[in-house]
Amino acid sequence: MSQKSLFIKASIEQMIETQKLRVGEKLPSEIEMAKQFGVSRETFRAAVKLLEQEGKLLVKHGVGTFIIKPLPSVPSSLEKLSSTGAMVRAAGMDEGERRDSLRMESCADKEWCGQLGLKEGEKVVVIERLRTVNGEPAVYSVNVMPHALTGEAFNAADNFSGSLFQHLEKSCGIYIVRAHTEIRVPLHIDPYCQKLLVRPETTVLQLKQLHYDEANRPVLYSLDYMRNDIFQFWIQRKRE
Amino acid sequence: MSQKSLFIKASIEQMIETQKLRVGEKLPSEIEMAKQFGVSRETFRAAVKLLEQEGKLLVKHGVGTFIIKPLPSVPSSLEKLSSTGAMVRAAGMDEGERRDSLRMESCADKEWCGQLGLKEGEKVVVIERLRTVNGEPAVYSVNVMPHALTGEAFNAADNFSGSLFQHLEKSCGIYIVRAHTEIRVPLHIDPYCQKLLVRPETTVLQLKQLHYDEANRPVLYSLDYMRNDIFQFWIQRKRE
DNA sequence: CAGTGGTCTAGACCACCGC
DNA sequence: CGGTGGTCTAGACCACTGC
Repeated sequence: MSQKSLFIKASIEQMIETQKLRVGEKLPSEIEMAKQFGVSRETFRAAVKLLEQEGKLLVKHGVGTFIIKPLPSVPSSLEKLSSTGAMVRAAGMDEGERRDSLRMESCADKEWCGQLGLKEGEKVVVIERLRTVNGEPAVYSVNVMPHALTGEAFNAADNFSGSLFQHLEKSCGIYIVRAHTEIRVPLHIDPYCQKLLVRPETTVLQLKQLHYDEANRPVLYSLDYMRNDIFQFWIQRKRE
Repeated sequence: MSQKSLFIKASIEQMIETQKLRVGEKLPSEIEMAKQFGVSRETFRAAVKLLEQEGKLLVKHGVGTFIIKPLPSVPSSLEKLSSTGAMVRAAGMDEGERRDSLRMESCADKEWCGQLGLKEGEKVVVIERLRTVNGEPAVYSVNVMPHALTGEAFNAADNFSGSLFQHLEKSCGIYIVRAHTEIRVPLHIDPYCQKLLVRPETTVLQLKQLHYDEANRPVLYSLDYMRNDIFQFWIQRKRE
């Protein structure tokens, strides 16, 4: 039966798409709908709650539940955490990666030391990558991970070239589920930024991210410089 | 009794803060906890679900529920929709507003026409505002609303100077609950951007926002240029 | 296997809205 | 007032994990 409430949610979504339910209409009462679907009222409500959060239904206490106009769909949203490579592909780009360097450092003084909760001298793995799109530089990334976590999973010998996220999962059993991200506009004189300023209409945005695993352990610090003439950055903001 | 589940949520949060529950510990089983709180299991679970979403608990199916290290708290997050004025105050700034203009226009050809779902020629109210912080320009905003929605609520005669959001609620009964926001880095030659480039270390970020009411009607289009040396922009990204 | 969380149920009572 | 959604309950059964 796999998730009655999800099945109901999908059913309602489909009814909206096929206009069996029209924008502005009021749904029958929850008791009625639950009966129609042959489920309990709470189960039906679980589906409604999800649809309400997605902005597809408007629930008015004491009045009813209404179908509202779907928001225009929008290119993938920043709140959904994905690897930088996935963002490139989501933008419909052919990725031609070029890894610039992989090195080991002793953590000292850098911002990422504190962010990753490391003491001076602890070792970190640093990967710098330049990604190109149609032969032009498009993204420059610096990724820093504590060596204590990764072990030897990132030996230079490895033919590692894919998603950092996947590699962390497979080789280290580390699942990144969350990131705190600061969105910044770098100065033009920033050397990383300059690598991307290849056209007059190019501007560059910087994502400064600290990634956490399921238990909120900081696992990966990353700095991404992304060309804004290639990538779009959307978020959905909600009033609490 | 006002929300048993919320009371339980707050109780657990407090127990974590006061170290009655410690990071890494496993909670007693749901049945046990529900008994302790004198509520049903579902009610207790509702509280747990909220805390899980906030990243304060880790629930492992078949294993147990664990207290995890709280994420470092972070300046207010972009996903929480607030008015620009509120963002200024949240940044701990004294706001010295200066309204530059309020005018009526016939909608033609501009980007906001399409965004607000207007036809050519329909009237819009346009408010441009410069906000200063410590005497320096900090934010430049352009706000566009369909005149059909606002009516005469924005007559130039009004001594309107506060939050646009509040004014829309009180005078027009319009509640903004959501916004689709594009985050952009403007070109240096953008005239609005230039108004803010008063220091060598200043960079400027642009928020291009379409605000919706409860029924997903586009209500307000806004363009905000914000100095990144004054404001920080954070989001929390989650993997789905 | 025993113990955990995940889902669902039938029914109760309350809070809100419009008439 | 009647009808709506909001919350809670006691209990059932299932799915997953670790021993």
